[in-house]
Amino acid sequence: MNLDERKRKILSSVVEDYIESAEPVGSKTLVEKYHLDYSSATIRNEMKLLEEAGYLEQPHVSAGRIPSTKGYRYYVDNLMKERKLSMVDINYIDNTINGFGDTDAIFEQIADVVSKILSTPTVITKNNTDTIENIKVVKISEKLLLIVLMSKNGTVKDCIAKLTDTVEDDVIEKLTNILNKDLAGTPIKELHLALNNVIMKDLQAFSGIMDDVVNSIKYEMSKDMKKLNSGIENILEKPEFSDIDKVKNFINMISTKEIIDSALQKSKDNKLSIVIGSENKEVLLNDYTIISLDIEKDNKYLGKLSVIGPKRMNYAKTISTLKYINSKFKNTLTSGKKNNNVKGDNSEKGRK
Amino acid sequence: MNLDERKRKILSSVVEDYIESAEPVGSKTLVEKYHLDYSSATIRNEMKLLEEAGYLEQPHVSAGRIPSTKGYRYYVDNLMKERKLSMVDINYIDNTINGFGDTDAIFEQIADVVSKILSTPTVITKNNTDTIENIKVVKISEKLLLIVLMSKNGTVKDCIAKLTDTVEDDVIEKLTNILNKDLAGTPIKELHLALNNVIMKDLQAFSGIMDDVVNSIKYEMSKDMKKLNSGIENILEKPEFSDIDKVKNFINMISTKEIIDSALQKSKDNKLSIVIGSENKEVLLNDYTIISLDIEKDNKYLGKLSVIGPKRMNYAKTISTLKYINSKFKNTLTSGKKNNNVKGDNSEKGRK
DNA sequence: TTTTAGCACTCTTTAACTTTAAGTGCTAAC
DNA sequence: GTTAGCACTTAAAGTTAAAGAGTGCTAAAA
Repeated sequence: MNLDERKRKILSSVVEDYIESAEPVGSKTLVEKYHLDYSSATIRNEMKLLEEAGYLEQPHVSAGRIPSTKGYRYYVDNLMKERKLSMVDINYIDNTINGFGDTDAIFEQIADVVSKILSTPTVITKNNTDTIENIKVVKISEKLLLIVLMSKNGTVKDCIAKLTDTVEDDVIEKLTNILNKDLAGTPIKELHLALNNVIMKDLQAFSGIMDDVVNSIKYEMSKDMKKLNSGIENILEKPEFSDIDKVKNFINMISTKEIIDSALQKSKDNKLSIVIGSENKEVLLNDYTIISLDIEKDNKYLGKLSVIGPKRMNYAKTISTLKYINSKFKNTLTSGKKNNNVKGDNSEKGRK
Repeated sequence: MNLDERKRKILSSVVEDYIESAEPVGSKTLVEKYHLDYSSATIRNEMKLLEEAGYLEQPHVSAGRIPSTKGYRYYVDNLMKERKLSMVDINYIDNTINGFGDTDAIFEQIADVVSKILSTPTVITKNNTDTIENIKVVKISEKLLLIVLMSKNGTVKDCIAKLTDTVEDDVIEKLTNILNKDLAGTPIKELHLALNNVIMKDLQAFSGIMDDVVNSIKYEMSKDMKKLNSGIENILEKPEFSDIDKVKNFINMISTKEIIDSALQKSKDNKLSIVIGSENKEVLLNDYTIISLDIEKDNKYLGKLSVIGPKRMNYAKTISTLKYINSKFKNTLTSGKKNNNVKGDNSEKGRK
């Protein structure tokens, strides 16, 4: 079905009003609020047609209409106007994402910022093909070593190893060399296994300190896999989560790594992907929309930044936020400079 | 009022039943469930006296009784039996708190473990008199420096500084020396100011890299102040939070640093402090109980581990958990060894 | 003197019913 | 093609009634 101008206008108004109000939209509301130059009866007839064509739904017979998945999809693809981010939001982003820290730290900052601006949970998934590039071992006191692992994509992980014995400088140097020789190029997801091999092969001589060093590294890397989302508390404000059971279900769902992974995998081809409601094969996600953006640097895929929320989300704002973040992120990472007037002590100033 | 044996038994049963069920406890329940060898009428008379004496409360006339703050207090001080932690919990703690990482990392592990075992939010406050002991600067690549700050109490913070220019090894050595000379002994809470002074005084010569280094440090330290609690999602399961507004209020409350600080400050004298309901001067906390434990190492006060939840919390289990953690923590920190059969790769195994 | 059976009383919870309000779909007229 | 008008449906809000839980008191029993 081809939608004529009037139908498009009506659909667009229904979507936008519903995104704003969370209430089914009636014909009278449309006429008054959106200045459609027809009577409510005409609008009703049009809405009926839109419903029959699958763009709108009616929770019950005496309620207004809400957009269907198909309706949202049409809106996103054809009706939605590109939206500029407000200066407030731009300033907030600029002041908060300051470029300090490694790739992971910046990923985390981004997730926090996005979840605050959009009041919605945000998930970051990292590309799991990243590899170890370089390892440094620093002696920071008699029995404490700091082990620094740098990845190809610019992630720096470090961990403290508490030694049971003291250790000489030349031992540390040897250890560093061996670790680098054996581990450089290892995919991070295989590090665990690789570490075991290193022990077997080359590090028998260091048995006194190896357990401490290797276990510390393993632990640090395992910790990393866990914290991948932020902003859960924001959904409490949304009317669709006024029921505590829905909140629990939602939290459980996005804490289940498999569900999130399944949702994010299939959208690898295009940089910005939008999966609305029942477009998602995972049934548990059928009431939600996931918008995600591939993050790249020098044409290398670093990971995916995803926003997950109810279908009734602010698509225009979400998309413009992600796009702005993306441009900024590229800049932050590739230049190696912090990009603007960051003074270093205004990181607390943004919104709360 | 002196409570005779029967009253003590009744009070104790009311408290324990209410902690378990979250429902007001009636006389019949007590007789049947706790095998009191009296009729329900006798129990009713006793409960009336207990209410008049202020140990029990009645939500409304046709409901059972719930403990008052005074009732909980009497229970905690006189009736509660010391409880052994279950083997499941002990194993979980042992496998999760593995001694890897610095003091902060262990603090964080502890907060996570406690909040999981007790299903309640946990707050860690750190002693803010900790001072900088030693600073190392490590060059990890052409334009990347890793700055490591060690505190007197064993906290290790590090941050990446991205430089705008390359830097020579001898410059790094000089920089390290100056930083150590000027900053060693500085209280962490004054670090921000101290860093400004250092720039003014000794580091004019390094102006090319100083902004990067100093700002990175400042940012890292500011980040540290934020994340002090975990386990908020656990309260969703508790019946007192079936109303979403209560959840919101609670989250707001414990996110407000001032409230938590005010609650924790006044209990500095004894190592285990229990503040029940209206004993807390902060009105917003009058429906909650805070149990906290001072954490020490070598007689040095490191910080406070606090559990915050509804008055109706499992006091016995909370206390035994904190005590066990405390003993384990001491062990973990002072020995410099990981304490038991940690294999390093079982950190994911505990409960989810 | 202490304990207990019995019962009237209070208050909450639940269910059933009624009313109100919102918004539709259809018809017939414009 | 558009619109006024109206009967109709349904959810939400309000009302009333009944059921259930637990008490406090009285008077009798131990």
